[in-house]
Amino acid sequence: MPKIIAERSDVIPVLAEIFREYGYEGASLSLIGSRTGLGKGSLYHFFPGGKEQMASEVLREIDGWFEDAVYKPLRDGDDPRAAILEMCRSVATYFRSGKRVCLIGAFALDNVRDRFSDAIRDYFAVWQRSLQQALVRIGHDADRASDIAEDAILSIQGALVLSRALDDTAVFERAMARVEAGLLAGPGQGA
Amino acid sequence: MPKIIAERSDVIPVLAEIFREYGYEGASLSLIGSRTGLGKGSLYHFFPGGKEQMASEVLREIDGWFEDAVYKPLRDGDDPRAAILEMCRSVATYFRSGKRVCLIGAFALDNVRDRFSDAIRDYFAVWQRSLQQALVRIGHDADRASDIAEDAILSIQGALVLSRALDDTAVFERAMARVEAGLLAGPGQGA
DNA sequence: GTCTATATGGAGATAGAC
DNA sequence: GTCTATCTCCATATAGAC
Repeated sequence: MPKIIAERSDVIPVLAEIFREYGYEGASLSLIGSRTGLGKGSLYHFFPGGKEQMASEVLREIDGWFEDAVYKPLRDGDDPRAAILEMCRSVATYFRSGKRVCLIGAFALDNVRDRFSDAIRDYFAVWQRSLQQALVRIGHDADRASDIAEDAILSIQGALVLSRALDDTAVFERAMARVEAGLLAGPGQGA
Repeated sequence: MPKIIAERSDVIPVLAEIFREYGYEGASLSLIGSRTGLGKGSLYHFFPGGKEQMASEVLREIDGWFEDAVYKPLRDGDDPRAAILEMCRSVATYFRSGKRVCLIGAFALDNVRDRFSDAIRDYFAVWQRSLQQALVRIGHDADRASDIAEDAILSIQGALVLSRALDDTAVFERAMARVEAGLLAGPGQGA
Protein backbone atom coordinates (compact mmCIF):
# COMPACT_ATOMS: atom_id res chain seq x y z
CA MET A 1 0.00 0.00 0.00
CA PRO A 2 2.21 2.86 -1.23
CA LYS A 3 1.47 6.49 -0.70
CA ILE A 4 3.31 9.51 -2.14
CA ILE A 5 2.35 12.34 0.15
CA ALA A 6 3.29 15.85 -0.83
CA GLU A 7 1.26 18.27 1.18
CA ARG A 8 -0.03 18.34 4.68
CA SER A 9 -3.63 18.32 3.52
CA ASP A 10 -2.99 15.08 1.66
CA VAL A 11 -2.09 13.37 4.92
CA ILE A 12 -5.42 13.86 6.69
CA PRO A 13 -7.50 11.49 4.52
CA VAL A 14 -4.86 8.82 4.90
CA LEU A 15 -4.91 9.29 8.65
CA ALA A 16 -8.68 9.08 8.60
CA GLU A 17 -8.56 5.74 6.85
CA ILE A 18 -5.96 4.40 9.28
CA PHE A 19 -8.03 5.44 12.30
CA ARG A 20 -11.11 3.88 10.75
CA GLU A 21 -9.32 0.59 10.17
CA TYR A 22 -7.34 0.34 13.37
CA GLY A 23 -9.07 2.60 15.86
CA TYR A 24 -7.35 5.31 17.83
CA GLU A 25 -5.22 3.11 20.04
CA GLY A 26 -4.57 0.57 17.33
CA ALA A 27 -3.18 3.20 14.99
CA SER A 28 0.41 3.23 16.16
CA LEU A 29 2.78 5.94 15.00
CA SER A 30 4.93 3.39 13.21
CA LEU A 31 1.88 2.17 11.30
CA ILE A 32 0.97 5.74 10.51
CA GLY A 33 4.53 6.34 9.41
CA SER A 34 4.61 3.43 7.04
CA ARG A 35 1.17 4.09 5.56
CA THR A 36 1.78 7.79 4.99
CA GLY A 37 5.39 7.38 4.01
CA LEU A 38 6.37 9.98 6.59
CA GLY A 39 8.97 9.53 9.28
CA LYS A 40 8.23 10.40 12.84
CA GLY A 41 10.17 13.62 12.36
CA SER A 42 7.84 14.76 9.60
CA LEU A 43 4.80 13.58 11.45
CA TYR A 44 5.65 15.66 14.51
CA HIS A 45 6.60 18.55 12.30
CA PHE A 46 3.09 18.53 10.83
CA PHE A 47 1.35 17.63 14.05
CA PRO A 48 3.26 18.92 17.07
CA GLY A 49 0.40 17.70 19.23
CA GLY A 50 1.08 14.11 18.24
CA LYS A 51 -1.58 11.50 17.68
CA GLU A 52 -4.26 13.41 19.50
CA GLN A 53 -3.85 16.35 17.14
CA MET A 54 -3.94 14.01 14.16
CA ALA A 55 -7.23 12.56 15.31
CA SER A 56 -8.64 16.01 16.05
CA GLU A 57 -7.85 17.24 12.58
CA VAL A 58 -9.29 14.09 11.06
CA LEU A 59 -12.53 14.65 12.94
CA ARG A 60 -12.61 18.25 11.75
CA GLU A 61 -12.08 17.17 8.16
CA ILE A 62 -14.86 14.61 8.37
CA ASP A 63 -17.18 17.11 9.98
CA GLY A 64 -16.37 19.64 7.29
CA TRP A 65 -17.12 17.17 4.55
CA PHE A 66 -20.51 16.31 6.02
CA GLU A 67 -21.30 19.95 6.60
CA ASP A 68 -20.71 20.81 2.96
CA ALA A 69 -22.00 17.67 1.29
CA VAL A 70 -24.91 16.78 3.55
CA TYR A 71 -25.89 19.18 6.32
CA LYS A 72 -25.87 22.45 4.43
CA PRO A 73 -28.03 21.20 1.53
CA LEU A 74 -30.49 19.84 4.08
CA ARG A 75 -30.83 23.24 5.73
CA ASP A 76 -30.39 25.64 2.85
CA GLY A 77 -31.07 23.71 -0.35
CA ASP A 78 -33.89 24.73 -2.66
CA ASP A 79 -35.45 21.29 -2.56
CA PRO A 80 -35.46 19.65 0.89
CA ARG A 81 -36.84 16.42 -0.54
CA ALA A 82 -33.99 16.21 -3.02
CA ALA A 83 -31.50 17.01 -0.27
CA ILE A 84 -32.81 14.14 1.84
CA LEU A 85 -32.53 11.76 -1.08
CA GLU A 86 -29.04 13.02 -1.78
CA MET A 87 -28.14 12.51 1.89
CA CYS A 88 -29.10 8.84 1.64
CA ARG A 89 -27.07 8.45 -1.52
CA SER A 90 -24.04 10.26 -0.09
CA VAL A 91 -24.12 8.29 3.13
CA ALA A 92 -24.32 4.96 1.33
CA THR A 93 -21.39 5.89 -0.86
CA TYR A 94 -19.37 7.39 1.96
CA PHE A 95 -19.70 4.33 4.16
CA ARG A 96 -19.19 1.99 1.23
CA SER A 97 -22.40 0.16 1.94
CA GLY A 98 -21.28 -0.60 5.46
CA LYS A 99 -17.76 -1.78 4.67
CA ARG A 100 -16.41 1.47 6.01
CA VAL A 101 -16.94 2.37 9.62
CA CYS A 102 -18.15 5.73 10.88
CA LEU A 103 -15.08 6.92 12.74
CA ILE A 104 -17.09 9.29 14.87
CA GLY A 105 -19.58 6.61 15.82
CA ALA A 106 -16.75 4.23 16.66
CA PHE A 107 -15.11 6.91 18.81
CA ALA A 108 -18.41 7.41 20.60
CA LEU A 109 -18.32 3.79 21.80
CA ASP A 110 -14.62 3.84 22.55
CA ASN A 111 -12.85 5.05 25.66
CA VAL A 112 -11.38 7.90 23.62
CA ARG A 113 -14.84 9.41 23.61
CA ASP A 114 -13.99 11.72 26.50
CA ARG A 115 -11.05 13.16 24.63
CA PHE A 116 -13.12 14.14 21.61
CA SER A 117 -16.54 14.48 23.15
CA ASP A 118 -17.22 17.95 21.75
CA ALA A 119 -16.45 16.98 18.17
CA ILE A 120 -18.47 13.79 18.51
CA ARG A 121 -21.49 15.52 19.95
CA ASP A 122 -21.42 18.35 17.41
CA TYR A 123 -21.21 15.99 14.48
CA PHE A 124 -24.39 14.18 15.44
CA ALA A 125 -26.22 17.18 16.86
CA VAL A 126 -25.75 19.22 13.71
CA TRP A 127 -26.72 16.28 11.53
CA GLN A 128 -29.88 15.80 13.53
CA ARG A 129 -30.85 19.46 13.45
CA SER A 130 -30.14 19.79 9.74
CA LEU A 131 -32.20 16.75 8.89
CA GLN A 132 -34.97 17.94 11.16
CA GLN A 133 -35.11 21.28 9.34
CA ALA A 134 -35.44 19.56 5.98
CA LEU A 135 -38.28 17.46 7.36
CA VAL A 136 -40.05 20.52 8.71
CA ARG A 137 -39.76 22.14 5.32
CA ILE A 138 -41.41 19.07 3.85
CA GLY A 139 -44.35 19.63 6.11
CA HIS A 140 -43.74 17.76 9.35
CA ASP A 141 -44.27 19.49 12.64
CA ALA A 142 -41.10 20.17 14.61
CA ASP A 143 -41.47 17.41 17.20
CA ARG A 144 -42.22 14.69 14.74
CA ALA A 145 -39.41 15.91 12.45
CA SER A 146 -36.99 15.68 15.36
CA ASP A 147 -38.11 12.15 16.08
CA ILE A 148 -37.81 11.00 12.48
CA ALA A 149 -34.38 12.59 12.09
CA GLU A 150 -33.13 10.98 15.26
CA ASP A 151 -34.41 7.59 14.17
CA ALA A 152 -32.80 7.89 10.75
CA ILE A 153 -29.37 8.79 12.09
CA LEU A 154 -29.38 6.13 14.74
CA SER A 155 -30.52 3.56 12.20
CA ILE A 156 -27.59 4.41 9.98
CA GLN A 157 -25.20 4.04 12.89
CA GLY A 158 -26.78 0.79 13.97
CA ALA A 159 -26.66 -0.50 10.42
CA LEU A 160 -22.92 0.09 10.39
CA VAL A 161 -22.55 -1.88 13.61
CA LEU A 162 -24.74 -4.77 12.53
CA SER A 163 -23.51 -5.08 8.96
CA ARG A 164 -19.96 -5.19 10.24
CA ALA A 165 -20.82 -7.69 12.95
CA LEU A 166 -22.52 -9.97 10.47
CA ASP A 167 -20.03 -9.09 7.75
CA ASP A 168 -22.92 -8.54 5.39
CA THR A 169 -23.38 -5.37 3.37
CA ALA A 170 -26.94 -6.38 2.55
CA VAL A 171 -27.89 -5.45 6.11
CA PHE A 172 -26.71 -1.92 5.48
CA GLU A 173 -28.42 -1.70 2.09
CA ARG A 174 -31.75 -2.82 3.51
CA ALA A 175 -31.45 -0.41 6.43
CA MET A 176 -30.75 2.50 4.10
CA ALA A 177 -33.80 1.59 2.04
CA ARG A 178 -35.93 1.66 5.19
CA VAL A 179 -34.40 4.95 6.29
CA GLU A 180 -35.07 6.55 2.95
CA ALA A 181 -38.64 5.32 2.94
CA GLY A 182 -39.23 6.61 6.46
CA LEU A 183 -37.72 9.98 5.62
CA LEU A 184 -39.72 10.51 2.46
CA ALA A 185 -43.04 9.02 3.57
CA GLY A 186 -44.31 12.55 4.04
CA PRO A 187 -46.49 14.03 6.73
CA GLY A 188 -49.91 12.54 7.26
CA GLN A 189 -48.82 9.03 6.36
CA GLY A 190 -46.80 8.22 9.48
CA ALA A 191 -47.92 7.08 12.92
CA MET B 1 -14.09 0.90 43.98
CA PRO B 2 -13.34 -2.13 46.16
CA LYS B 3 -13.79 -5.67 45.08
CA ILE B 4 -13.46 -8.82 47.16
CA ILE B 5 -13.21 -11.54 44.60
CA ALA B 6 -13.43 -15.08 45.80
CA GLU B 7 -14.19 -17.30 42.88
CA ARG B 8 -13.20 -17.32 39.30
CA SER B 9 -16.77 -16.85 38.15
CA ASP B 10 -16.96 -13.65 40.17
CA VAL B 11 -14.18 -12.15 38.10
CA ILE B 12 -15.92 -12.33 34.73
CA PRO B 13 -18.59 -9.68 35.39
CA VAL B 14 -15.93 -7.31 36.70
CA LEU B 15 -13.87 -7.91 33.58
CA ALA B 16 -16.94 -7.27 31.46
CA GLU B 17 -17.49 -3.92 33.08
CA ILE B 18 -13.84 -2.95 32.63
CA PHE B 19 -13.90 -3.87 28.94
CA ARG B 20 -17.11 -1.93 28.48
CA GLU B 21 -15.66 1.15 30.10
CA TYR B 22 -12.18 1.11 28.63
CA GLY B 23 -12.39 -1.04 25.52
CA TYR B 24 -10.15 -4.00 24.81
CA GLU B 25 -6.92 -2.11 24.29
CA GLY B 26 -7.68 0.44 26.96
CA ALA B 27 -8.18 -2.25 29.60
CA SER B 28 -4.59 -2.69 30.69
CA LEU B 29 -3.58 -5.58 32.88
CA SER B 30 -2.61 -3.23 35.66
CA LEU B 31 -6.04 -1.64 35.55
CA ILE B 32 -7.63 -5.07 35.54
CA GLY B 33 -5.44 -6.01 38.46
CA SER B 34 -6.43 -3.04 40.55
CA ARG B 35 -10.13 -3.28 39.76
CA THR B 36 -10.37 -7.01 40.44
CA GLY B 37 -7.97 -6.92 43.36
CA LEU B 38 -6.00 -9.72 41.72
CA GLY B 39 -2.28 -9.65 41.01
CA LYS B 40 -0.93 -10.58 37.64
CA GLY B 41 0.02 -13.94 39.02
CA SER B 42 -3.56 -14.73 39.97
CA LEU B 43 -4.85 -13.32 36.73
CA TYR B 44 -2.64 -15.57 34.66
CA HIS B 45 -3.44 -18.47 36.93
CA PHE B 46 -7.13 -18.01 36.09
CA PHE B 47 -6.60 -17.04 32.48
CA PRO B 48 -3.45 -18.62 31.06
CA GLY B 49 -4.38 -17.18 27.69
CA GLY B 50 -4.04 -13.67 29.02
CA LYS B 51 -6.21 -10.76 28.06
CA GLU B 52 -7.55 -12.43 24.94
CA GLN B 53 -8.89 -15.30 27.00
CA MET B 54 -10.42 -12.87 29.48
CA ALA B 55 -12.27 -11.13 26.68
CA SER B 56 -13.37 -14.42 25.14
CA GLU B 57 -14.86 -15.61 28.39
CA VAL B 58 -16.56 -12.27 28.92
CA LEU B 59 -18.16 -12.56 25.49
CA ARG B 60 -19.30 -16.08 26.29
CA GLU B 61 -20.82 -14.95 29.56
CA ILE B 62 -22.69 -12.11 27.87
CA ASP B 63 -23.92 -14.38 25.13
CA GLY B 64 -25.09 -16.90 27.70
CA TRP B 65 -27.00 -14.26 29.60
CA PHE B 66 -28.81 -13.08 26.50
CA GLU B 67 -29.52 -16.63 25.43
CA ASP B 68 -31.23 -17.42 28.71
CA ALA B 69 -32.89 -14.10 29.42
CA VAL B 70 -33.84 -12.98 25.94
CA TYR B 71 -33.31 -15.36 23.04
CA LYS B 72 -34.76 -18.53 24.48
CA PRO B 73 -38.03 -16.94 25.63
CA LEU B 74 -38.40 -15.42 22.17
CA ARG B 75 -38.09 -18.81 20.53
CA ASP B 76 -39.68 -21.15 23.03
CA GLY B 77 -41.84 -19.05 25.32
CA ASP B 78 -45.56 -19.66 25.53
CA ASP B 79 -46.40 -16.09 24.68
CA PRO B 80 -44.24 -14.56 21.91
CA ARG B 81 -45.83 -11.17 22.40
CA ALA B 82 -44.94 -11.17 26.06
CA ALA B 83 -41.42 -12.35 25.24
CA ILE B 84 -40.94 -9.41 22.86
CA LEU B 85 -42.12 -6.98 25.49
CA GLU B 86 -39.86 -8.59 28.03
CA MET B 87 -36.95 -8.31 25.59
CA CYS B 88 -37.47 -4.56 25.38
CA ARG B 89 -37.61 -4.29 29.10
CA SER B 90 -34.53 -6.47 29.65
CA VAL B 91 -32.52 -4.61 27.04
CA ALA B 92 -33.34 -1.21 28.50
CA THR B 93 -32.35 -2.40 31.95
CA TYR B 94 -29.24 -4.21 30.76
CA PHE B 95 -27.90 -1.21 28.88
CA ARG B 96 -28.92 1.16 31.67
CA SER B 97 -30.91 3.31 29.29
CA GLY B 98 -27.91 3.84 27.07
CA LYS B 99 -25.39 4.62 29.80
CA ARG B 100 -23.88 1.20 29.39
CA VAL B 101 -22.31 0.24 26.08
CA CYS B 102 -22.94 -3.00 24.24
CA LEU B 103 -19.51 -4.58 24.45
CA ILE B 104 -20.17 -6.80 21.47
CA GLY B 105 -21.34 -3.90 19.34
CA ALA B 106 -18.32 -1.88 20.38
CA PHE B 107 -16.04 -4.78 19.50
CA ALA B 108 -17.73 -4.98 16.09
CA LEU B 109 -16.56 -1.45 15.30
CA ASP B 110 -13.13 -1.91 16.82
CA ASN B 111 -10.04 -3.39 15.28
CA VAL B 112 -10.35 -6.32 17.68
CA ARG B 113 -13.31 -7.44 15.61
CA ASP B 114 -11.21 -9.94 13.68
CA ARG B 115 -10.07 -11.61 16.85
CA PHE B 116 -13.59 -12.27 18.10
CA SER B 117 -15.50 -12.29 14.84
CA ASP B 118 -17.25 -15.62 15.47
CA ALA B 119 -18.59 -14.62 18.87
CA ILE B 120 -19.67 -11.23 17.54
CA ARG B 121 -21.47 -12.68 14.56
CA ASP B 122 -23.20 -15.39 16.57
CA TYR B 123 -24.47 -12.99 19.19
CA PHE B 124 -26.29 -10.87 16.63
CA ALA B 125 -27.28 -13.70 14.31
CA VAL B 126 -28.94 -15.67 17.07
CA TRP B 127 -30.66 -12.57 18.39
CA GLN B 128 -32.01 -11.81 14.96
CA ARG B 129 -33.24 -15.35 14.34
CA SER B 130 -34.83 -15.62 17.77
CA LEU B 131 -36.66 -12.35 17.37
CA GLN B 132 -37.73 -13.30 13.88
CA GLN B 133 -39.25 -16.53 15.17
CA ALA B 134 -41.27 -14.66 17.76
CA LEU B 135 -42.54 -12.32 15.08
CA VAL B 136 -43.53 -15.22 12.85
CA ARG B 137 -45.44 -16.74 15.72
CA ILE B 138 -47.27 -13.45 16.08
CA GLY B 139 -48.42 -13.78 12.51
CA HIS B 140 -45.84 -12.09 10.30
CA ASP B 141 -44.56 -13.87 7.23
CA ALA B 142 -40.94 -14.97 7.44
CA ASP B 143 -39.44 -12.28 5.21
CA ARG B 144 -41.17 -9.41 6.89
CA ALA B 145 -40.36 -10.83 10.32
CA SER B 146 -36.70 -10.99 9.36
CA ASP B 147 -36.79 -7.38 8.26
CA ILE B 148 -38.50 -6.13 11.40
CA ALA B 149 -36.14 -8.07 13.64
CA GLU B 150 -33.10 -6.73 11.84
CA ASP B 151 -34.39 -3.20 12.11
CA ALA B 152 -35.11 -3.54 15.82
CA ILE B 153 -31.65 -4.86 16.67
CA LEU B 154 -29.84 -2.30 14.60
CA SER B 155 -31.95 0.45 16.10
CA ILE B 156 -30.95 -0.63 19.57
CA GLN B 157 -27.30 -0.62 18.60
CA GLY B 158 -27.61 2.74 16.91
CA ALA B 159 -29.41 4.13 19.92
CA LEU B 160 -26.47 3.14 22.09
CA VAL B 161 -24.09 4.94 19.75
CA LEU B 162 -26.17 8.08 19.47
CA SER B 163 -27.20 8.38 23.09
CA ARG B 164 -23.57 8.07 24.10
CA ALA B 165 -22.43 10.54 21.48
CA LEU B 166 -24.99 13.09 22.61
CA ASP B 167 -24.65 12.04 26.22
CA ASP B 168 -28.41 11.88 26.46
CA THR B 169 -30.28 8.85 27.74
CA ALA B 170 -33.54 10.28 26.40
CA VAL B 171 -32.34 9.33 22.92
CA PHE B 172 -32.16 5.72 23.99
CA GLU B 173 -35.51 5.80 25.73
CA ARG B 174 -37.27 7.23 22.69
CA ALA B 175 -35.60 4.71 20.41
CA MET B 176 -36.70 1.83 22.61
CA ALA B 177 -40.26 3.13 22.54
CA ARG B 178 -40.18 3.18 18.74
CA VAL B 179 -38.64 -0.29 18.64
CA GLU B 180 -41.29 -1.68 20.92
CA ALA B 181 -44.06 -0.07 18.89
CA GLY B 182 -42.63 -1.42 15.63
CA LEU B 183 -42.27 -4.89 17.08
CA LEU B 184 -45.77 -5.11 18.47
CA ALA B 185 -47.65 -3.30 15.71
CA GLY B 186 -48.78 -6.67 14.49
CA PRO B 187 -49.15 -8.02 10.96
CA GLY B 188 -51.43 -6.17 8.59
CA GLN B 189 -50.66 -2.75 10.07
CA GLY B 190 -47.15 -2.31 8.68
CA ALA B 191 -46.01 -1.13 5.27
C1' DG C 1 11.19 19.36 6.22
C1' DT C 2 13.02 14.82 6.76
C1' DC C 3 16.02 11.63 8.62
C1' DT C 4 18.29 8.48 12.40
C1' DA C 5 18.99 7.72 16.99
C1' DT C 6 17.31 7.71 21.34
C1' DA C 7 14.72 8.73 25.72
C1' DT C 8 11.16 7.06 28.61
C1' DG C 9 7.30 4.79 29.92
C1' DG C 10 4.00 1.19 30.14
C1' DA C 11 2.23 -2.64 27.88
C1' DG C 12 1.59 -7.99 28.14
C1' DA C 13 3.60 -11.80 29.93
C1' DT C 14 6.68 -15.01 32.83
C1' DA C 15 9.52 -16.97 36.79
C1' DG C 16 9.85 -18.56 40.93
C1' DA C 17 9.51 -17.85 46.03
C1' DC C 18 6.08 -18.48 49.39
C1' DG D 1 -3.21 -19.42 44.51
C1' DT D 2 -0.92 -15.18 45.23
C1' DC D 3 2.93 -12.37 45.52
C1' DT D 4 7.23 -9.61 43.83
C1' DA D 5 10.57 -9.09 40.59
C1' DT D 6 11.68 -9.06 36.10
C1' DC D 7 11.73 -9.84 30.95
C1' DT D 8 10.88 -8.13 26.43
C1' DC D 9 8.72 -5.40 23.37
C1' DC D 10 6.71 -1.50 21.42
C1' DA D 11 4.27 2.62 22.37
C1' DT D 12 4.65 7.97 22.12
C1' DA D 13 7.61 11.45 21.90
C1' DT D 14 12.08 14.15 21.41
C1' DA D 15 16.83 15.67 19.84
C1' DG D 16 19.64 17.08 16.68
C1' DA D 17 22.23 16.21 12.27
C1' DC D 18 21.45 17.07 7.54
